[in-house]
Amino acid sequence: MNALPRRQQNRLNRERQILDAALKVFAAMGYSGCTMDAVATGAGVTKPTLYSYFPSKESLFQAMMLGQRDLMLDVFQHPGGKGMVADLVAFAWAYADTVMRPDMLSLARLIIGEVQRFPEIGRAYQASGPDHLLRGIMRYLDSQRDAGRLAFDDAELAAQDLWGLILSAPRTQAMYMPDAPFGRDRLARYVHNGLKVFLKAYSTSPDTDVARLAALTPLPDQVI
Amino acid sequence: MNALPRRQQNRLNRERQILDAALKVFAAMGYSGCTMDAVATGAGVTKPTLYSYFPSKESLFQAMMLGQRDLMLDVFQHPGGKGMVADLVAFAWAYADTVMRPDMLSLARLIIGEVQRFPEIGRAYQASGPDHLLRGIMRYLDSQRDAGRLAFDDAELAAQDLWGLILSAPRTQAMYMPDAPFGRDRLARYVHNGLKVFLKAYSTSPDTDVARLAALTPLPDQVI
DNA sequence: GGAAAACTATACTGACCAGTTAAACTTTTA
DNA sequence: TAAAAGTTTAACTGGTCAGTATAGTTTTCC
Repeated sequence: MNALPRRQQNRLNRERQILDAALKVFAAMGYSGCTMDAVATGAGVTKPTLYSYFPSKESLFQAMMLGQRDLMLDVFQHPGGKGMVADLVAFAWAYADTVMRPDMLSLARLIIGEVQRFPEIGRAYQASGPDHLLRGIMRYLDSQRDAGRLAFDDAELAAQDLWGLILSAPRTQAMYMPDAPFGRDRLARYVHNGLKVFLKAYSTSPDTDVARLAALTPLPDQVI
Repeated sequence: MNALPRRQQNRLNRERQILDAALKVFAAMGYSGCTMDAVATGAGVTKPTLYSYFPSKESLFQAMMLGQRDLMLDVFQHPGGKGMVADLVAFAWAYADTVMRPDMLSLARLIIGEVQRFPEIGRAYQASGPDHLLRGIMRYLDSQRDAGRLAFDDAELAAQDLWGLILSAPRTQAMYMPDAPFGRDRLARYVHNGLKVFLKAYSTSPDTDVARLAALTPLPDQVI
């Protein structure tokens, strides 16, 4: 059943416990506001044990942050089948539901707040989060251009426009006002409008696509 | 010459000295990373004096942050005269040059990093910075709609789209990567594309307006 | 079963830092 | 010019926290 000997298995479990607790505490209190005692308590472990896993607060922070990058899920694996407009709506909501999650926002705030102290973490986040997702959008947009449904020169700019139109406003607002969370109903206004503007500017048959979009108004179920 | 007695005048000068130094030190080191000794030294003042102006670190931070809101300049006072496309280009650059300044980015990072601890500051920043600028854009867009040059239902969404198309991508990137600053040449790609998409989606005569935009490619001089 | 590894509990060190105190000195006011 | 207000210097308090040390307990391995 277990390929690894018990000792190593335990060690890995503990390590994940510690990293999970670290994420919670760091995200809630910020880097300087978070104490190693709090992390230890949160992980159900004592401080000497904690230090036997990570030699310093800084190394714990880095390990935790770098570990997070693998968790960024691949929301943009082509679902296909129901047509471009439906795909874009599904994409937009998968994206919005991920990015606007309170824990994701906290993590983003933490990174931004500490990026002067830990520049590598900012770069790693950018590469594994936003850039990674962007490439997913680009692939999809390229495929739609090849099929003659979209028109653009620069796929990167088109993908960034899509993201910016849908989420820039609500996300910026949420970053500055964590105590006024966005419901999906408020979000819908931005998602719908963003897609409309995107189709107007990029679709090869904007009128029919915008009409299709209008027919899809009801919100899809939240996946996450 | 001086309406105020010397004593009060001195006190005001000192206070501004202290607030200026506080801005620098807080922005560079973050809230917890900044020591009151550092602020005092930066302001050319001793710690007891500093405490005679502000009773605590927290109150200094709040005073500094709330003071910043008046500095957000009114980039959107209608210049007019050269036509809508030229106006929008001028607006976009005034906006971009302000928002992408390293000190503005540092300040924004500081606020985001501390917003869980000081929610009022996030709200105050949102109200005096972004919201204030947004209302300026909205007024201008409304005037252009009344003149028949733009078409939209919701001025707020249109204004947010304009902002998001122009600056969301470069600003997000700059927030996470402070050591790879944006030159105006790299910025130009986003500004130009953002305006193009905006005109395609919102102009009542998109083709001529996009052509006008293309004729304006050379960058305007930096104002700030 | 017994040795080695990992863990707990608890207490400690040393640095850092917000905020204070008190006595000497300088500027402003009247 | 004298007292009132404000400032400086320099040292100090008290709390917090990263990281360590010790001695004893449990878990894993062979």
